[in-house]
Amino acid sequence: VDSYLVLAIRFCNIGLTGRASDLLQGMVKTHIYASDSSIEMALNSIIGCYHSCSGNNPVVFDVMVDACRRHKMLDAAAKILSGLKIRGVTPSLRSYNGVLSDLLKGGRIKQFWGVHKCMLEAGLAPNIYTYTFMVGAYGKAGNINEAKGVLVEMTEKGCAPNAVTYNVLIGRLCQGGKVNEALNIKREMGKNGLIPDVFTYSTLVNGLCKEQRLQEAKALVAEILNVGLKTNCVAYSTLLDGFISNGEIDEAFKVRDEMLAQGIQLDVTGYNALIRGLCKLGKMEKACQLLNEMVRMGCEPDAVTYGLVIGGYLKDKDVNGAFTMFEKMKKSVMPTVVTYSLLVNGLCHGGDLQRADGVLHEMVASGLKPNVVIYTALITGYCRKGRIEDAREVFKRMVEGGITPDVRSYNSLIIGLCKAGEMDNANMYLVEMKEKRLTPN
RNA sequence: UUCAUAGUAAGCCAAUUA
Repeated sequence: VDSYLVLAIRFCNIGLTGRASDLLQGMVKTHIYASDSSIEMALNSIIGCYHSCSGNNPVVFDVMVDACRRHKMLDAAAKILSGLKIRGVTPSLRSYNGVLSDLLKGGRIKQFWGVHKCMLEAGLAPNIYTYTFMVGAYGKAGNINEAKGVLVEMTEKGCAPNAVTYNVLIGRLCQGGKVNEALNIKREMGKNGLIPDVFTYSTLVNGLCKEQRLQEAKALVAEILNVGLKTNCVAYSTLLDGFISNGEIDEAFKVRDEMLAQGIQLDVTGYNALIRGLCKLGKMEKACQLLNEMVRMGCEPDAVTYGLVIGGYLKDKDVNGAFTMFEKMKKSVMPTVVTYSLLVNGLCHGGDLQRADGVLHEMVASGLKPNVVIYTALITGYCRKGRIEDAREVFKRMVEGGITPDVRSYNSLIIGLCKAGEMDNANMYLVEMKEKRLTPN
């Protein structure tokens, strides 16, 4: 560890931060674990080496934090920040913000506030990024009033919110079903001299669509042009998807025509939304035509595109169609866990558990790790066939593989056990899930 | 070296009465 650090510190001293970054990423990967002791050791080393080699570029501390982030070791990053604070070293505000961003994205709100507190204690003043993250953190936890309070607080501190800050608030409101309030916030933006941008509009269009308020959503998409903003394919495909979700496929295609008329090409997500609509209606030839069209137009299908078509075939119980598409997919796109779980689930529904298991093996062989969804699909499949022992076996394998069963996994197994008359075992799992603090539904 | 906002695919489906 010392050798890595000495080199990294010297690289930073002479401005070669890129080299330092490569080194520390390697070091974090091989020598830092979640354990407190390995982190304490690294902290003591970095401070010691910094002094002993006359470190003069504190950027090396940022680089260290960044290295943890790149390896998704957020616990380590947080511990390093607090460990450095105790030792009187303060990484940059950006460094703190980066960790806050990752924690927020991961939904780790409690840790988010821990790092935030640490940052204040280190004497760093929040900037507009920090405040925007705070809005997001409160909003994600459903604390809308606190989120709004952040806007007031930052204004008082002389850091006026910008459109992004407002957009985050609007997004959280929409997510909590408070679309009307979100629309009010958009008006408030205007009063505060901020112009709603395409992000503001798309967020609101999405919120309205999710509430099935499609006419209002459509009007808002039109408003983008009316107020003189440059519209884009996100705004249109959000609306397009809204109509698809609502079963109005003709309206969806009208949105596509409108966007083409505006000179905006469909992107992958737009095509995917249309393909989803066609698959939903079982119009598989049309879906395939659209897939071919997108290739012709130079828009590369992705794993989602193929997943939609595969799912469409499976819904029609056309297993051969699904696998033909799967083979075609593999020529250009890497299947994901979702692709495999579509197949496993489809095969389970058709009762072909042997093949389902084979698909799971293929997935593992390709280097993907099974997740809770795919295991649960398999458990359900075995239960439906009355093969309860096999279902329990899969459940066990999942736990041993380090995957935590969720409420749905327990439901599958418990329902299977109940149907097989094994009430004692069903009860045992019910007790177990409560012990694991999962709330039965 | 490092910081923020928008759109698309996967798993459980029980209980009452008839």
